[in-house]
Amino acid sequence: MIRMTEPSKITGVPDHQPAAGGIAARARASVGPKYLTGLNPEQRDAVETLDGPVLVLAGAGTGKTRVLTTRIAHILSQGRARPSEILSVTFTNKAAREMKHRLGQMLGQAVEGMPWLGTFHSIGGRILRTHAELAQLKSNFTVLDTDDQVRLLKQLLQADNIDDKRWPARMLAGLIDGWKNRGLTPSQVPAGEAAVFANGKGGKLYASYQERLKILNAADFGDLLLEDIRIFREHPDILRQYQQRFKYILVDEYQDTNVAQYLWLRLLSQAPAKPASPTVIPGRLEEPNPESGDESSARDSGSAPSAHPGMTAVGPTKNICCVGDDDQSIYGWRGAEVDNILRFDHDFPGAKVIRLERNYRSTGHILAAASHLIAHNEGRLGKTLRTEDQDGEKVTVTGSWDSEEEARGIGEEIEQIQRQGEKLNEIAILVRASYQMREFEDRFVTLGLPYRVIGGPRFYERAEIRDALAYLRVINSPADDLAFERIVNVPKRGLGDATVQMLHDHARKRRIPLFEAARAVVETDELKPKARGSLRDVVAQFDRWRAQREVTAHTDLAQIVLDESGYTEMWQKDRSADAAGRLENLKELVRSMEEFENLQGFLEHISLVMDRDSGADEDAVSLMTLHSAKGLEFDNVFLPGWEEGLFPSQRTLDEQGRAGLEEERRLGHVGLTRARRRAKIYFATNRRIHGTWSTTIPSRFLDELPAANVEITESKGGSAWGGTGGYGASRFDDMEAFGSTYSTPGWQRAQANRNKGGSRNGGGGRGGFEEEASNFSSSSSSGPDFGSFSSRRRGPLTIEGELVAKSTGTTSEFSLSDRVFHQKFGYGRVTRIDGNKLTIAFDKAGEKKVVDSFVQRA
DNA sequence: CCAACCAGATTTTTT
DNA sequence: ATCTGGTTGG
Repeated sequence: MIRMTEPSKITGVPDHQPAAGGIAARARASVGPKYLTGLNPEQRDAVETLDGPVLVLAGAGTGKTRVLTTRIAHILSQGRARPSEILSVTFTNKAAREMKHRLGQMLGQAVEGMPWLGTFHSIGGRILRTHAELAQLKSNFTVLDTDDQVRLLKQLLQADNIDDKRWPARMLAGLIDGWKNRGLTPSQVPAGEAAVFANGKGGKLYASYQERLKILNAADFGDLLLEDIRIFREHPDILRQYQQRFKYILVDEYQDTNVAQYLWLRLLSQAPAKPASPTVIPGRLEEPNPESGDESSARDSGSAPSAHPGMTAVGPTKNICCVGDDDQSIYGWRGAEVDNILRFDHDFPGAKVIRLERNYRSTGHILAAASHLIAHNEGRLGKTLRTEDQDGEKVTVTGSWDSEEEARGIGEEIEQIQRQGEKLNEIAILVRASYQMREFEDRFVTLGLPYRVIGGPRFYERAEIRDALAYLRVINSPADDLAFERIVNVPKRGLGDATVQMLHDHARKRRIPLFEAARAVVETDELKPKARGSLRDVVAQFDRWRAQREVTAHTDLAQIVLDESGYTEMWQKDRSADAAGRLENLKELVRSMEEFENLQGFLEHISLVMDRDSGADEDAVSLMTLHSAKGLEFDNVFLPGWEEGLFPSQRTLDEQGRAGLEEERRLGHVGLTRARRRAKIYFATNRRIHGTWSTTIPSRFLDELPAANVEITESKGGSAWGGTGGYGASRFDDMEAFGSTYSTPGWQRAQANRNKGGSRNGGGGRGGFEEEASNFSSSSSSGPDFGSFSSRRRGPLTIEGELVAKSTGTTSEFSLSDRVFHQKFGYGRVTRIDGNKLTIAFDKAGEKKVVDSFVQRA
């Protein structure tokens, strides 16, 4: 879904009158405004402390969003600020949408009047568009995504004769991103760092990349904030304007902010500057401190408010309220600085810190387990979550022989939970790495258990969407070389690399965009007749579309472009399994354009605002990574793969050492605290990674769970985890390490199993091992299945909710050798029927067992 | 210009 | 093991 709020649409609350004034007035007689009732004392404090900087440390499930939205309501109802004077930033569109929604519920239509509620990037982008000329851009600049960014860099590397094998463009993109995340413009990048790429050319490449962006009238995501920062620093008058406008600033998920976001916020919030000595921030940045510039300019503008006599004399606002949880900081690897939150009261002197520690989500055992785990971290502000809920069920820890048994066991437990009448929507499987998902998907497909994958490629990252957008971009801005290059030969028109290269040469020589180069080249005979003809058609088509733009609605125009270009046809002719999904996506794209005024408006916002809607509301198990689970909650949470190397991830440990370990631990904490009533942890002794089986040992995090709140259970996957096979080697069964307080029946049973051997076959350890080993080999014989299964993971076809079984139990309506179509596997032929379970030989995906409601007759 | 083959990588994700 | 992207051969 695409949503945006036009600033012009401010309605509902008249600006001159406090919002919800009626409520406030009505309630004043009694205990206070109605919206404050039901808040606990800390929450209420967080809402009512309006003056000065406030840091709300909101543990998981403590009502963070409620505090944020209520605080906004409070500010409005107290008449402290108008809706347009509140800056409220989130990280994701989803979070922004959620806040708008909840505000809407509290205040009626007033949300429409919150023009500055949005993501860092959308707001940063808005500000940048307003002052685009100060960044050598036009206000209609294009926002490049990662893909465009990399392609552009690749061109720069080629132009510089740099071997992009040895120095991949992706790597440079990562470096530049990292610099931008830290608020560094090309000239501010420390020389040592700039030199690491391509024998010292890194810094120069960053600079020429920025130059190219200006020529293309484009900005990347990082620029949306970085250019703002630069403008703020170089033009104190503009900064002051915003500082005066924003009477209140609210920040969600503060623990995820990076340095650039921090600087941006600091400039806007006009915190008093600290002395710019090299030691201001111990252990922060070793390099020349990028903040020093900010601090002086912040101080300058702050100390000279009278410089603009025309402006109302409003003091600098320091009313910034950041909400976050250091224990949920899991994005360090992409530039988030936990330090930002850890140092808050240092950066914003006089800050009031409020801790929300009452958890309204999880039962006692779950909360205790999560708290105990996170307590092993050192670098934290420290909170103690408490609940008034019952203890509930203990967190379970279950070992399995291998990852397949793990999936099987979880599948069975889910079916059991389902039989107890619980909703699949209340069940989630949270994995560390996405490759773990495949096993569960495979299992669920076999079981006919509806599931949905959350996360994965975003809607606007899909090839067909990006292609369609590229067409529109070229129409909108003939100078958009990247877009032109992307679609000049899509669908295939016989305009290959040679032609494009030629156009590039031409364009460079004359300093004109590729499109204009094409127009010129068509008039010459430099191209072979075939290519020349094609290219002439392309140019003519775009000219025609541009003319039509004046008289045609933008949605119709998009449809026309897709049809006339042959793009729709290209996918219609494509017989692959995901072609239908792609066409569906294209329709959705056109549909989504309706929400925008015109093509320009659509393109300006699309890259920032477009995300996948949460899909159908069909009852289904959710499958996602721990990262994408942040902010969500479920009654039942399954946490597979708690093994050393996988979780905590070896790579994180290698690259980031202790800090990495702590971040992984926070990830575990996030996982556990997603659960309302049941949290179930699993580990397997054997796991296949990159095709090879390897033996793993249980995660150290298991040892860090509090014995009193955890129960060790046996795998329900049909086989025991006991036996000397893998379990005997694990540190998890080391009583010393695990603590001696274990006395649960489960633990004792596990103990007994360990000594006796496998519980199911009752034989000696060795016997148990062999039994399992044969089990293992039979499962590995399904290897080919597996492999082909993944071939569809790529596809865009996963329209959520589509994989929902409609009925079960009836005899199949299919017959042998029926030609069928499956959303994930494509076309195939039925080779066996077993009740409602079909065995199908898929053309591409190989043979699979599938429940009949998942397929349709082809 | 296209298909078929081969080497390299392969956590996590937002905008 | 598998997916990607690039190179090679037709």
